[in-house]
Amino acid sequence: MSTETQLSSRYNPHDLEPALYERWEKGGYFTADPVRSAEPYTIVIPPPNVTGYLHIGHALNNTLQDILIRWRRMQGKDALWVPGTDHAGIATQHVVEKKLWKDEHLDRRDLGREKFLERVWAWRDQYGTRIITQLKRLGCSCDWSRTRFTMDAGLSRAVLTVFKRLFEEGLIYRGDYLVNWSPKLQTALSDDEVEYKMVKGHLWHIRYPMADGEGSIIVATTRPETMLGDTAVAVHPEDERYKHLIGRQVKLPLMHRLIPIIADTFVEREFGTGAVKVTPAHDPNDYDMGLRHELKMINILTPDGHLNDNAGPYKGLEILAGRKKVVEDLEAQGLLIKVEDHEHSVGHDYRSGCVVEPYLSKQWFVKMKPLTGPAIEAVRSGRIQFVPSHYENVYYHWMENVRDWCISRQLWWGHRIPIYYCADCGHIWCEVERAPKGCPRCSSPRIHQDPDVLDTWFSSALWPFSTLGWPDKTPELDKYYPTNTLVTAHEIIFFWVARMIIMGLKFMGDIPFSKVVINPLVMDEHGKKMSKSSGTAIDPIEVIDQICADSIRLTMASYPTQSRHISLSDKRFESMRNFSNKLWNATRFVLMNTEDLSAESLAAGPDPKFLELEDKWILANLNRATQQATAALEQFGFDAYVDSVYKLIWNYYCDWYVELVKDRLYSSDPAGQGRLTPASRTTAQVVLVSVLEQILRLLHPVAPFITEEIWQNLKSRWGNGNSRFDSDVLMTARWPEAAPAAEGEAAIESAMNLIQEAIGRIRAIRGELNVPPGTKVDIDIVTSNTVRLDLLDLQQHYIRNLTAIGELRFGSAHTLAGFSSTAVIEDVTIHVMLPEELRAQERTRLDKEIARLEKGVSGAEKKLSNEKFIGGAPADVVQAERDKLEKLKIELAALAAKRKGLE
RNA sequence: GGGUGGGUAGCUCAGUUGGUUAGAGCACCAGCCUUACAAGCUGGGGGUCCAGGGUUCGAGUCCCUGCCCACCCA
Repeated sequence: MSTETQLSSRYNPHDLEPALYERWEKGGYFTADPVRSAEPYTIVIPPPNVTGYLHIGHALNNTLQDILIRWRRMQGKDALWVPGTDHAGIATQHVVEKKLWKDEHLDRRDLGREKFLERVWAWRDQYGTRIITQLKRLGCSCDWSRTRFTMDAGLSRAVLTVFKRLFEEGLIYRGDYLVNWSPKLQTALSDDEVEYKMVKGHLWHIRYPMADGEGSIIVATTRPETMLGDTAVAVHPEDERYKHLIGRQVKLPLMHRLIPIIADTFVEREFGTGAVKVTPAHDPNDYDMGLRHELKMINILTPDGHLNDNAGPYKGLEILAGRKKVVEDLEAQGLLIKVEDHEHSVGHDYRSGCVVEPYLSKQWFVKMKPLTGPAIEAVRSGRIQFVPSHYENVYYHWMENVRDWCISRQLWWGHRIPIYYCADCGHIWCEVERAPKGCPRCSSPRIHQDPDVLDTWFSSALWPFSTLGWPDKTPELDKYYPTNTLVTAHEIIFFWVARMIIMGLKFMGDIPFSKVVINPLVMDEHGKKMSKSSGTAIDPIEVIDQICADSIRLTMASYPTQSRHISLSDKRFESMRNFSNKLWNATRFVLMNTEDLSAESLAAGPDPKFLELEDKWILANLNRATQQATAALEQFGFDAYVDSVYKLIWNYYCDWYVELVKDRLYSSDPAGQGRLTPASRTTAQVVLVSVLEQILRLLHPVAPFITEEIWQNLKSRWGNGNSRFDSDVLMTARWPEAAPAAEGEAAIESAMNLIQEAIGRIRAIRGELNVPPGTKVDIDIVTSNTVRLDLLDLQQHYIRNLTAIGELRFGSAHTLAGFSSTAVIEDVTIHVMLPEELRAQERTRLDKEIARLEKGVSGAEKKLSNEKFIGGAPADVVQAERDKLEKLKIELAALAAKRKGLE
């Protein structure tokens, strides 16, 4: 929009956005400077998965971060938003393996570890920047010069340094553990990678004969094949049915092994038969019972999900085939008592979708208990605050019930565990500097490194300090750590937020951030999870293409951020696009009507002598919106922030202010009177432009593109010699500070309210009685209140200009003759003179009004006749109720009298 | 099974320590191409605030019980 003659009547953002972004980026405005003395404000991005593409959750999360960063930057802070991606071990390896198979029909093992990793890096170099590019489309003002990747050299050094220290302190250990095993991916999964789904299955009742041949006990199970690994049967210690059997032995069918009947309170008496088989190596609850009762743990599975040697005759069968055979054999032996339908929850690998098997294997762990104390304290003491605060309970709950963290992943892509094993003396040690040549204990050259890599979250946990240069002491680390705010989704409070707090306290000796803002989950418009398969997923890039980046940002930010999830409807994008268009057109109006406004006049500001009521009113509202927007942002109330600026622009500036100044703008007669003088016109122009300029600043953090575009246009016209335009770009202009409410503001507000109310009543009468818009009507405004009479009389141009008026009279008595429709605002009565044939319609309209008022009167009277109310309620509440009743009574009397005259 | 959040207009949601006649956007109805904007303007209809109890002068708001929904954990 270089000159106003080229302005389109519709906002057309598509060419503007990339150009503006390039200008910001080239100008270096995103770059933080540790040398600057300005106070820092820092956010580290939740690193998106390097294989990922921008989804709607990212759009929300990053919009909120960008609002905070842009706002603080405008406040003069040295704002740093650290961007980057994580290497997403399983996801990335999976993607590259799939591609390798599709393109070359090769398995990763065909290539070997080194060659395969070269391929992954090549893939990452080619595709890993996609999501970064998409963040730029969204307008994110990250400091791209500090982009990090969890696998880059610096961050890898941080990972090894942390590993070594934890290992040396005995906080990393290797243990047998029942892990969630994905037979398909052949790796252990963290608890968080397991998705529980309700599955329709069966409950098999199986008879286990007593070892001494006297009777039997019946157990119920959902996974009969695991009986091959049973090492006990458990009953509740107080279960009268089984009490006498505790301590005796049963003969495990098919395997012919003797196993004990044990007592454990874990057993639910009501479930199944009240007796459960115990398979410690293949069920987490059984595992715990196994530990409690020192039971044998028999693994019956191979890593790829087949039955192994311990399954005897069933060896080699795949799990489900094994189940079928076991059930058949039990039935053949008459040991299968019954089969019931049963729905139960089954863990699935959230990536491959396969059923997760609890599986006993050697893994590396981080001991969590010793680390949680300071992390809990950091939140309890308030040094770290969650927003909304109720998420703190979620955090405590997890921290207090924390389990050790399995950090091994059976993958090639990731930080390889720096542990070595000696084949000769069995020594196990950690080495991070360089690959060792031999065993430090026995000097044997027969050593090998652990083949596994670390969980990706291990490196993400270090993100707030590793990205700033740790373990080196850098100026960045010194200035920007602890960071200020973390914005993320609640589902990763455990595996990311909590671990960052732990690691930050452990290795930096300080919290990683002081505020954790939890943004809601984005659901579809009916509150269900979005999914590609059901077609409910919204692609933010598509929205940007079709609508624009500002609108998607406005939409995301306008949802209530304190709720748990938001139901996103694409209608909202449209309404925000309309809003952008509204602002655009308001600008067109301003530019069209200020062509003769000089830079000097604007720089000088409005002349107080010529400020009209509407000027004072919009300035007061601008100030209030500034105060509200700032307060909202301080409390992370993004929706309240957007709402206050939205209302300022649309409902105050466009709906009223622009309409009210039109007469002044349009008057060009040098000999004009009153408000229609050249000086008044200039004043209106100055206010019009200055308010718009401040609106742009207020809106910039959420809608950076359109505001920058318009602001540049204002700057090019009026920038000379005006300190308001000192900054090269809006994004580094100063955030406005609200002034204390000016004296007389309440009077201005109430005068304007009366006028707006009067205009509204006249419009409503015309609308309800279907008076054609072009028809001019005579109006008689009557009141005995001289203050109001003077005000209305003096400011009658507002009413004249905003409604189609013939004759307009003011006085203490109704002087116009003929039929009229009547509205009452307290002691002011407005008569709208109309043709006689509308009499019936007016009666109906009045009846409705009277009924409304009567309801109010009786309500207020009831309250005021209650002595307990008079005595119990605060005096101001009682007075307000009296005032209300008074007002309603006056209005009601006036309308009732009028109604009577219409009979 | 445990935990957390929620149930307010047809839809999505606001509603500040309890205090005017419960609001907004979208949708709907009626009328307008009024020289910034039809992606607009003006007016209108629409709610037993999930149910039941309690506290209180006063409850959408606080407490209890129940029902329903969502998410997290097991």
